[in-house]
Amino acid sequence: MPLTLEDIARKSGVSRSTVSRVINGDEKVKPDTRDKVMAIIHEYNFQPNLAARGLAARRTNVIGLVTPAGVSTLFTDPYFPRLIRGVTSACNARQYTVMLWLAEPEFERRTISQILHNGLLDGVIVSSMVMDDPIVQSLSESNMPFILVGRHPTLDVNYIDVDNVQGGMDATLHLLRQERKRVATITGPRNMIAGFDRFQGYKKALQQRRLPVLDELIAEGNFLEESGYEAMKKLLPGKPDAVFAASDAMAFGAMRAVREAGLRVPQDVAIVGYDDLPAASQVTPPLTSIRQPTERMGSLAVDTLIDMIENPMPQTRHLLLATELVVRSSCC
Amino acid sequence: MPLTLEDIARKSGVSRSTVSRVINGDEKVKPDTRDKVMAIIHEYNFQPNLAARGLAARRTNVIGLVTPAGVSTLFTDPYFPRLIRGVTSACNARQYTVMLWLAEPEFERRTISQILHNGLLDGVIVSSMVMDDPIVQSLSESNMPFILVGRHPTLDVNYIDVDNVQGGMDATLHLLRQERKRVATITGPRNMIAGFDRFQGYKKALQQRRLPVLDELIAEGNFLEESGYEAMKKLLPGKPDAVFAASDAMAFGAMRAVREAGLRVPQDVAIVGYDDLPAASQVTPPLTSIRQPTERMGSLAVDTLIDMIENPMPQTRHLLLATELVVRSSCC
DNA sequence: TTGTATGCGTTATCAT
DNA sequence: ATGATAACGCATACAA
Repeated sequence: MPLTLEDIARKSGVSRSTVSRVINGDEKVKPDTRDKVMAIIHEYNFQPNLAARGLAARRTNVIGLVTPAGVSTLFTDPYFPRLIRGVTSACNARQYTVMLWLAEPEFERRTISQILHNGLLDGVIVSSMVMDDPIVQSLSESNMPFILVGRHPTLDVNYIDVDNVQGGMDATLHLLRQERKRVATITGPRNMIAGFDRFQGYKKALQQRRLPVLDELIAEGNFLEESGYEAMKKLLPGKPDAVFAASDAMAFGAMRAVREAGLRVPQDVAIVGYDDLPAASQVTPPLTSIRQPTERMGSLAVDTLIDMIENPMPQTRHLLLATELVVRSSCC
Repeated sequence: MPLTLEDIARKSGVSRSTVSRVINGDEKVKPDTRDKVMAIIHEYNFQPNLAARGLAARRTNVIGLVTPAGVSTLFTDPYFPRLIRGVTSACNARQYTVMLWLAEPEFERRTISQILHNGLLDGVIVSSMVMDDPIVQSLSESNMPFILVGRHPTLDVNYIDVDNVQGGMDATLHLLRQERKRVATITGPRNMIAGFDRFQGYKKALQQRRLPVLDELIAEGNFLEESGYEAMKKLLPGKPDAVFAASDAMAFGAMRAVREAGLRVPQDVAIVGYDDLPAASQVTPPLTSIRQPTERMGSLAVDTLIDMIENPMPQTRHLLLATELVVRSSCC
């Protein structure tokens, strides 16, 4: 049986409350007794029961990470593990732990209310990509502190995100700087905020160069390889000499289509992707891509959330992290 | 403020205890009152406070998923997300939730005892790959129900694993059936059970064919691409005409080295990998590989663990899941 | 600075 | 079949 505060109190000759104070870093406890108690705590490697703490103080040092089940497949690769790593690592450093909620559609109803009412969570990080995810609505109607990973287009809620607009713009501008005249794009789903924003970036880049945005140079994909292949086949009749694909997976598909058409990458069609998957540096030719600080985003989400939990303040927080263009031979 | 049992009791005109009984499916409660209470519960979408339940009943319906921080990078790709998907999905279906613990070395001490003593977990799934992970020792000295994902070579503990020996054997036999005479292997780290077992499978296949196990046809890698490349360069002087790489990432590295040496895949050197990464079907030539049921393994781990929690039984459980050889053109 | 007493929302034991 | 009541382990208001 695990020890309790009472046990520690008895062993160190003080009262339960004093031990509690020591553990919670209360100022007004005599250094002597503090040290004495600490010694015992370490000797027995005492860990307070979080359930009991949760009951008594409404504070468990647990945060929830909620993510729709689709995400991990959709962003084929390292997005999800990187985010988790960032989140858990920040939690480790701050004495918090993570509860994971993969929201599967069939358990949707149960999920949301469980998250809000189970009394085990101090706050929630939501990594949703769909624009109209109902969970966001529920959350903002509750008084549970929460932060979105991925900005929300309409509601004024706390979020952290990668600057997808800037990323899309950087990618497109890079192609334009290579003297490419007909720069096409393969977008992500327009109802996903990342797909939407990267497309905005593409348009901003063209506008900055006073170039027209041509329908024949725009095709929508779903971030996956196959959709990039199909989209590129639709674009080829428009004679693009470059294409910005909103994901690396789609960029790979596009490369495949370009070659099947007897064209060369990058001589005939230059390509820039997005995500900087491990595979990006290994395909031939290596893919120029936009790298996102996914892991750092996870850590910052935790830091921000904990800050919100510990010092509740009314103001809304919006963080946008810069991306980085990684130039490889597929574009020049 | 979330509702409590007391609130529900008042609204349905019964006592707190009766509501509790209804929620926990107690037999001896009159169907009438059961329905009445249920109606109220659903009407208000009541969720019991898990912290309180944990305190009172030592049962939280929460399980821990513990994994060393290194794993997600080491198994470059989809292993970790797939495992998590399997685990969370099974938990969803069984009214459990998942707490995630990425064990970072610098927090090791805290981690283990927190896991055991925080009073929030009914059981633990440990996904460790290193053979002598101290966490296993600690866990088996406690009385916390737990199951390993990845078998343990010495301790008699509960585990579930992929049949890595069979997988390695299938891969090697497949190459031998192609009339390859000098089948080499690039192993994983020998102190990781998966690396060890796949290597055993390689040796068993040779022995079954009465072929010698030659040192010059064996090189050790660390599962990553670069190490596959280096290992292959060491193997080439031995004139292998085939190689079984214990991971797809290493197989990609090996392909690179083979080509740099002016040889062709598969004509001069046939290759079989392990993991069946998404990239395996997209490289040229598409890579023959061993597919593991990672997600199912996660689900089964949960099912087994919950079974252990709910019907404590002394016997040790060992589950080994079959792998599948996916034949593509890199080998024939 | 420290101790005492109360309550957090459940489950479980004991009555009825 | 149901209700009252005592834990569960901790934090905290209040007393000292």
